[in-house]
Amino acid sequence: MAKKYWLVKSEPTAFSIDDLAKSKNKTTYWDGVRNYQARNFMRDEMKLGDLVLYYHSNAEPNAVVGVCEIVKEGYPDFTAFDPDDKHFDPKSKKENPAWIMVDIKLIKKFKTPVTLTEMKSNSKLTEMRLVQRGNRLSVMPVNKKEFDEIIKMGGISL
DNA sequence: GCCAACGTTGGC
DNA sequence: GCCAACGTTGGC
Repeated sequence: MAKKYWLVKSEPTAFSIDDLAKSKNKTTYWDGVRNYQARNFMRDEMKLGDLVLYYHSNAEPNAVVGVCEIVKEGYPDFTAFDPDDKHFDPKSKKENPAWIMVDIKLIKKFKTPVTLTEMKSNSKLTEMRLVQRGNRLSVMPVNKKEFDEIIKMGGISL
């Protein structure tokens, strides 16, 4: 099975790439996704070893800031079961979980963040959902060409 | 802080 | 099943 490529968004005030870097094993569970399309990607298509671009939204600047790897495939998002958690969803039952998460591990931070502006002005990246208007998907697929281009812009190699 | 775009909800 | 109203996302 060929490796796939993804992009996930996070608001750095909620959980930044530096928070991830400080986490145990540089790994975290990607909880709180409450969108069906994004959930389906995590449940059905994300596989161990897939690579993930880490994007800061609502940030200064908005940018891809690093690369992660899937280290655990889709499993129930337990924060949906906890009434005290801000991601609580009473519709999600333990015997039939509505929401799914994966674990991601930081591989490398970019040497230079790749800003949204730069991606918008790169003719190789015009097809990316991220640069299209009105896009609100927090987990989205990226093709290999786009992935490689962004890695290059970020000044790292894997 | 504003507002456009989008997803979800609920009345019919 | 339609669609208006509402809440949220996210760029600017």
